Amino acid sequence: MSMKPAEEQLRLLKKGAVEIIREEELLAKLRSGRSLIVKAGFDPTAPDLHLGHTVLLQKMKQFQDLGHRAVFLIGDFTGMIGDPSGRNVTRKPMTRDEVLQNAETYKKQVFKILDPEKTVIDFNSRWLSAFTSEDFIRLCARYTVARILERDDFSKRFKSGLPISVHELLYPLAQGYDSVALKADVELGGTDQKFNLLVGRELQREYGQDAQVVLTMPLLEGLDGVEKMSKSLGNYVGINEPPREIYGKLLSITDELMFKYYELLTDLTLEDIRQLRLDIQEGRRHPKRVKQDLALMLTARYCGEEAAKQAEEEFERVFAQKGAPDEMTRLRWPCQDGAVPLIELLAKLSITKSKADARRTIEQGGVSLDGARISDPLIRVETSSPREVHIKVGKRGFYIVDLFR
RNA sequence: GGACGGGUGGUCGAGCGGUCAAUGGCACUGGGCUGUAAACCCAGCGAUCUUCGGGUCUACGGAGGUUCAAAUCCUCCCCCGUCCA
Repeated sequence: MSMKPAEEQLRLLKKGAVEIIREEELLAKLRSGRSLIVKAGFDPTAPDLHLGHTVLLQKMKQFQDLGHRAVFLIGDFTGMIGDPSGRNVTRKPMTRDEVLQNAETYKKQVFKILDPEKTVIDFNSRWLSAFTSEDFIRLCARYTVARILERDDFSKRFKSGLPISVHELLYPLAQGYDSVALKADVELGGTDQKFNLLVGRELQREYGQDAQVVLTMPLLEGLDGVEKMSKSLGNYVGINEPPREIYGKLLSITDELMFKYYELLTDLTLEDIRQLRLDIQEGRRHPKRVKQDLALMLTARYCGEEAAKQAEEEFERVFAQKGAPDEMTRLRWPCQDGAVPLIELLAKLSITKSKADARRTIEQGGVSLDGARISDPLIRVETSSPREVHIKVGKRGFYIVDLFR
């Protein structure tokens, strides 16, 4: 396979990257004509890839397309520490089975983007678990506390008197060692990973290797538009989600965020995006339509054109025309003489958190029964004969309760 | 080991003997407006029972104690931070 000229490769790789440390080194590596080892690490605990991950994965794919090799590294060992984001405590180690299972889940999703032929999935427990205490001490001896404390969140916490556990300090070292173990040429990460990635460089030098090039990508804000996208914050769009979810979630983001998503998730150029913005401002395009195009594009990427179109149709039907979705959650409730209070039905079927919650929601007009909004919290549902009852709770809760005998 | 400060609901943060299920902000939920956007407005935001007036139970790091009454006072313990050793 013939590779593109190094300069051309560099130009492509720079697109979207926040920082490349250092660019000259990357160019030199590209010029060598070797197939480079490109590493990125992932958390083993949340094997659900979301759009935030895809920013990185797309970049990885780009490396692959240019003839390089990707290492998708699952940080099952470092996962025990948990990247010190402030309030993390040591997580309990996962069992071998859990790790492998999560890895399987990852694989299914990763290859929606990456080229399986050019991807190695690895685990850092492979070398880090094998570390002896002596190995660890030797590793620690190669770095200083002062340098570790340079890391932004450490120094902030240190200054403001918040706790920092010793093991947290080890995290960057462990992650950095991964690069040594893999002889990585390039490591990709979000901008928040910069420090860790740089430690990798230092350690590689310490171990007599050529230092990896660090390439950072912007962090994608989650649906809230504030925090970075993450599963634990619940502000994410998973690439494995059903089309209607992906579509719906994307359509609920703010207009401002939509431009960011265009920028980080689509192939549109900055110029294209500026034009979109202008068109909206000047009334040539409706912001909803532009957002729909975004949602359509991304849904299609992970679920296919057809499914994306269907998702859009369903969305319009349900929310614009107040219709019913294609699929509703089906629940069952036994028939009995008389009637059951709606509140009890909602709570027992876990449609609402509790009876109190059910009552509140009804009082505020959030519940419809067979299409009619309920205002009386004491209302009862007739249960003496089998039938289907349609219940809507809030904007998105659609249920069919099957009264069975 | 010593001195001092601190641990309150999803979160930040008030309260420092009764009127405290605990002010307020944020987050979140329901409704209104709309484009399931933002902004904005209204309401809610421990559970449970209710004749819808209210009642009961559980909660302020943990365990005891003082008191008619404790998130608030006392004792011991646990945890965090700062300074000293």
